[in-house]
Amino acid sequence: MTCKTDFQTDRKKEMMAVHDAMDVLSGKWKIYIISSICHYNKRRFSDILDDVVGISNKMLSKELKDLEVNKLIKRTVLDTQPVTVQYELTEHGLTLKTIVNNLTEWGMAHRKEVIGKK
Amino acid sequence: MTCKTDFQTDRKKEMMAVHDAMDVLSGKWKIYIISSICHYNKRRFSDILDDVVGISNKMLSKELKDLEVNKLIKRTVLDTQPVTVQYELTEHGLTLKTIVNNLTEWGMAHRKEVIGKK
DNA sequence: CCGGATCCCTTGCGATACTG
DNA sequence: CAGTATCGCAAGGGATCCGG
Repeated sequence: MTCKTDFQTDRKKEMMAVHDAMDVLSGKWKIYIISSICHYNKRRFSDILDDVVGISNKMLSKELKDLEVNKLIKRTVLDTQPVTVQYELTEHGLTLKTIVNNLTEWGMAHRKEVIGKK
Repeated sequence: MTCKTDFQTDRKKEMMAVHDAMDVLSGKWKIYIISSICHYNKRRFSDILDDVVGISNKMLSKELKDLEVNKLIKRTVLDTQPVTVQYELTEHGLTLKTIVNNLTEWGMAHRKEVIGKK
């Protein structure tokens, strides 16, 4: 196996990894939902609906399911009347905190650097 | 001004920052393009076209323009025959390296944690 | 309260062909 | 080589209503 092949194999793996990450975070709402839950630790459906300004219940429902499938959040049905549902980040989901923080910082820098000067 | 108001103002700013960041990175191709240029330091249009498997020249052209408007890359027309164009990250664009690296790492962890077990 | 089902519209993106 | 122009589709997402 040549050096070049190794090199390109590595790049391919990197690309796949980035793709996996973006897959989880893409869409119009995912990050805001994560951010909301992350910030409050535990959060109910209707509360997230309030936090994430503009999202519809349909989308929230769908995105939450996505995140659950990816084992980033845990869904707990509370036995109240009427039913309430709590969402919280899993241990794996908590690792996203770094990413979100980085994005936040970078976004602020970017605003200073570029957007502010428009 | 109450404590609660400050608190929510801060969250709003955070949300805006994340949004700014995602705005730059969103879309099907941006990250791969950045990754390609970043990796090779300087890269020509047709080379990026090869790196980013599956992208069409139309999309590449459009995304590059986006990135240029956001001052993340610098476009240089070389006086050759026929014309070639080189792209490279600006200083500001280079700050994305951290983000991309984090995403890559996280993606690999995520694959181990979740995708691999599907 | 939670969230699924339906309808509809907008946007992103692909394919292809064309120009300097 | 480095783009631009046009067409068209399919996915993403909004509004609303319904059911457990």
